[in-house]
Order: sequence, then structure tokens, then C-alpha cells
Amino acid sequence: MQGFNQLNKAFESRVRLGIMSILLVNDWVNYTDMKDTLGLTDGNLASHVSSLEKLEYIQVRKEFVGKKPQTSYAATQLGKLEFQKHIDGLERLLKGS
Amino acid sequence: MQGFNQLNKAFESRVRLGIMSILLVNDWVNYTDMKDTLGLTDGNLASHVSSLEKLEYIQVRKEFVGKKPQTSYAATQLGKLEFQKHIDGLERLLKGS
DNA sequence: ATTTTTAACTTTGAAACACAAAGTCCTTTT
DNA sequence: AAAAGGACTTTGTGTTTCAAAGTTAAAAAT
Repeated sequence: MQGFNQLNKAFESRVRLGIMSILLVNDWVNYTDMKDTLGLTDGNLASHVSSLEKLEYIQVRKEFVGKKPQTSYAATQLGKLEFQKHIDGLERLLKGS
Repeated sequence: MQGFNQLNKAFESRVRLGIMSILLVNDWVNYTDMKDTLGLTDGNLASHVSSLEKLEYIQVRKEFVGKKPQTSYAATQLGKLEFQKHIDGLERLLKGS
């Protein structure tokens, strides 16, 4: 089975798959946009985000925009690399044998 | 997010992804081959298989080959269809936005 | 004729995960 | 002063994952 062992458990959840695929093409995405784009609840997004952060697959930036706090996310180099591997695994799996 | 909502929870596990992708290109695959190809334990394969069977995504055939019992699996039409939708979702997700 | 092996499970149990709802905290708008 | 917004954390419940061990029935080996 080509690719099967390249699959990363961290990306098996559709939510984390969504987060990473957004962060692969967008450099910084804020909390609210992420939540709305994926249609998640606050708690749900927060927990998936924190698990990706713990793995150092994404980084979190907190700042004030105007007077409001804003949290944004970006994929780290490691995150992009691991996600690419996962995608490659998927593609091989689906094309292969 | 293109594709995100086309993702099927049933295929989020790498094991079930593996099973389905094998059954998409091979008509009937037996228990032992499936287990070895994916490197799974007995119990693990059995449980994933039974969850896919419950959803009617795969069908199970039991017969004797020579003197030995043999269980084989194939994807149903529904299974192939749903899996295709999932794959399409994945592709859109990964290419899109 | 026993013992061992093979095939295919089922059961068990512990850990991880998913997710909504509710609560928190701090700030800003009204 | 009250309400609302942003970003969480906590809680609780239900589901999933997976290996290990146990089960059954037949076949092969001794």
C-alpha cells in the first residue's frame, strides 16, 4: 500500500484537515474567519487549534487591531512539511494499487 | 471552503481510507490479504470492516477455498459512490481557496 | 488421537477524540 | 450601567481507536 504509512494521525480529523489546507495557501488567518469559513463553534475550533499548536504545526499571533484583540494563525514550516507529506500519502493511496 | 462539507466522517480514519482505496480498484480482497497489506491486527481490521459493513459501504462474502474458510470484501455501489464524493471533497479542499 | 495452527472473529479495557453548551474574562460600544 | 464582541476554558457526554487476550471451528502436523 503506497502512501498508507505516510498518513499523519494529526490530520485525520476533517476539522484539522480544513485548518491546515486553509493555512497552506493563506499566510495569516484570524480566529473569526477560520471559524466562519469552516462553520465551527468556538470551543471546537479552539481545541483543534491548540492540538495543532502543541505539535508545532501552526503558530499563533495575538495582537490588537484597532481596539479589538485579534488572534491569527499561520502554518509553521514543520506544519507545511508534514501536511505535504500527508497529502502526498493520500494521493499515492488513492492512485496506487 | 470548497469540498469541506463533502468529507465523510466514515472515511476520516486512515484504516478505513486504506480499506476503501483498496476496494476501489480490487474487486474482492480477502481478510488475510487486507490485514497484511495494511499491517493491521485482527481485531482492528474486524472492527473497521464491520463499521463499513453497517453503513453498507462494503459487502462481505464467506466461502470455503479448498478446505479453508475465507472471508472477502468488496465495495458496494453506495460505498464507491460515497468514497468518490469524499475523494472529490479532499481534492477540492486541497486545491481550492 | 492429540496437539498445533490457521482463519476469523468477539470481547475487554484504557486512552484519545469530538463537540456542543455553558461559563469566563476583558474590552468596547451603546 | 448594560449589552455585545472576541477568544477562550471547562464540563460533560458520547464515540472511536487499538492492542491484547479470549473464542470457535476446522485442518494440518505429529
